Amino acid sequence: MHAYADMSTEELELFRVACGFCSLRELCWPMGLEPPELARLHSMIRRSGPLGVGNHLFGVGERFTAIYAVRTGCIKSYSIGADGHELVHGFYLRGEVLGFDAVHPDRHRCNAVILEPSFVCVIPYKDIARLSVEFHSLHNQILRVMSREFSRQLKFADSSVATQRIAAFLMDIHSRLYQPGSAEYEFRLPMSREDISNHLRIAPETLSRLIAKMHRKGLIDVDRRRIRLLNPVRLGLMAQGKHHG
Amino acid sequence: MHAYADMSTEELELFRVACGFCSLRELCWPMGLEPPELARLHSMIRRSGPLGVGNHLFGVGERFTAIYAVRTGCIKSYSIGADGHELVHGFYLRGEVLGFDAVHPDRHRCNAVILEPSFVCVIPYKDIARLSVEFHSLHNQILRVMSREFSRQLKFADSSVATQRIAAFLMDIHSRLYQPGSAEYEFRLPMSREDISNHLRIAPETLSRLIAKMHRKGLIDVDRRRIRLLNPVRLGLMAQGKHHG
DNA sequence: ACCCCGGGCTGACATATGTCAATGCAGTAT
DNA sequence: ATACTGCATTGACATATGTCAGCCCGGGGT
Repeated sequence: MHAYADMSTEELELFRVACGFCSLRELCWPMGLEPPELARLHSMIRRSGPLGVGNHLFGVGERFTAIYAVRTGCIKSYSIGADGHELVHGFYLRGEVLGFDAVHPDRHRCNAVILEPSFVCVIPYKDIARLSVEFHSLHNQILRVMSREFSRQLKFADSSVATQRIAAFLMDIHSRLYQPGSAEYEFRLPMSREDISNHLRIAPETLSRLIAKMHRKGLIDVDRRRIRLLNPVRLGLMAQGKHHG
Repeated sequence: MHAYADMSTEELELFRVACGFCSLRELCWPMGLEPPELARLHSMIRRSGPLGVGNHLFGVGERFTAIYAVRTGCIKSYSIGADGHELVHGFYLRGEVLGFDAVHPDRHRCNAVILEPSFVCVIPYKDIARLSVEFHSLHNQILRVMSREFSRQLKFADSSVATQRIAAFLMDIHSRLYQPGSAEYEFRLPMSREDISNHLRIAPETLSRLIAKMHRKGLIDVDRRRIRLLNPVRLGLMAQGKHHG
C-alpha cells in the first residue's frame, strides 16, 4: 500500500519536471500563473522524498518556513484542544496546498501529519514573499489560496445535524478524489473513522451508526474505507438539509 | 440610544483627523504601519456618515470594492443557508475590520448589516492592492488581518457543547468591548438573543435556558442585554471544557 | 393609563447525540 | 494455524439539545 512503491517509471519521471509541465498544474498552487512566474516559482520549489505515515510536516509553534503542495497521498491538519481532544481542521489531498495557517503570528497553529504515504512540493515562504513583490499575479495567487482555505473551513460549519455533515463530507471527499477514468462514484477514504469523527465533531460511534443507516437506506455502499455513492442526488439534498427521513 | 446622537464635539472632531491620530490606531487596520504608509493610507480612506440599524454595508454576490473598519457600533456578517436559516458568521465591533471574505472570487460571500448605529471607515480595495505593491509592510498587514479573521472563525468551532460555546462567546465579547474606565466586568451585548443563537448554532430556547443556568450558578448577572461576569475564572475554565457541573 | 407587539423566557416532550461496555473482524506477528 | 492488536461496529442507556406552545414583560404608540 506504499504509494511510492507501486509508481511506474513514468510517474517517477514526472517528479523531476518543472511546474509548467506538472500534471497537477491545474489543481495546485501555480494555477493561473504565466510562464515567466512559473519558471521562477519552479526554481524555488523542492520536491520531497517519500514521506511515511505518521511523520509530521510541521507542528504547533514551529516557525513558518514554507508552504506545501500535496503531489500524492493525504495529510491531516489538527491541533489539541484545551480539553485534550484532537481537533481535526482538515485533510489535504492531491493538488492541495497547506501551511497558510501560519502567515500571521509566523508560527504554525496546527500540526500536519502524513496519513498515507505522500510526496509533497516544498515552497520556502521567504522566496514567495520576495517574489510576490516582483510579480503582482503571485501576490493575488497567495490571497486566492488563502481565501480558498478560508472558505473550506466553513464548509461543515453550516449544519448542526450530524447526518448532513457526513453527507457533505462524503460528497466533498469524492469530488476532491475523483479523477476521470476511475469508477465514477467509488473511492477509498484516506483517513480512519476516528479522524473523520474528530473532523466532523461527532462521536465515532455516532458516525458508525449514521453511516450504517445511510447504507441501509441504499444511499451508499460501504466496506471499511471503501465508499460508493449510490444516490448522489439524494445525498446532495441531504447535505443541504433539504431531505431527511 | 443613537451612538451618533450622544457624541461629544470632541468625539465628532476625532472623525475628521487622519489615521495617524485616530483613537483606533492601535486596534484597527493601520496598526503597525509607519508614518509614510499611514499618510498614504489616510488619503484613500473615506469616513461614512452615521449608518442606521438594518442598513446593509454589502450583500452576497456584490462585487468586492472595499474593506471597512468599524469606528463605532456593531455590524453582523451573515448568510442564508440552503435550508433557509440564517448563518451568523460573526460580529464586528469598534476597531475591527471586515470585508475580506471577498478577496478571492471577487464577490462577497456574506451580507453585512448594521446592528447598532455605526460609523465606519471605507478603504477602497483597488487602492490597497496598488499600494501594497509599493509598500511591503502593507502587504504583510493584509495577510495579518486576513489571518486574524481566519482564526476568529475557528474560535467557537472547538466545542460541540453549547455551554462551552456560550461561555467562550461572553468572554470573547467582553474582551473586545472592554475599555479602561468602564465597569470592569460589565457590558451590553450589541446583538439580540436570536443573533447569538444563530451564531453559536443553538436554538434560542437552549441559549435562554443555559444563560439562566449560568445565572443561577452565580457565574453571571443578566438583565436583558446587560451582562456582568461574576466569575470570569470559572467561566474561562468552562469555555475550555475543563469545568462542568 | 391602556393596549399592543416583539423579544425573551419557561415547560413538556421528542429526538439526536454522547458514553460506556461488549463484540466482531481483518491484518500482523508468533 | 493461532493468538494478538487495533479499528470498527453494535447495544443499552444517560444526557443534551431541538421543537412546539404558552406566558411574561418592557417599550412605544394611542
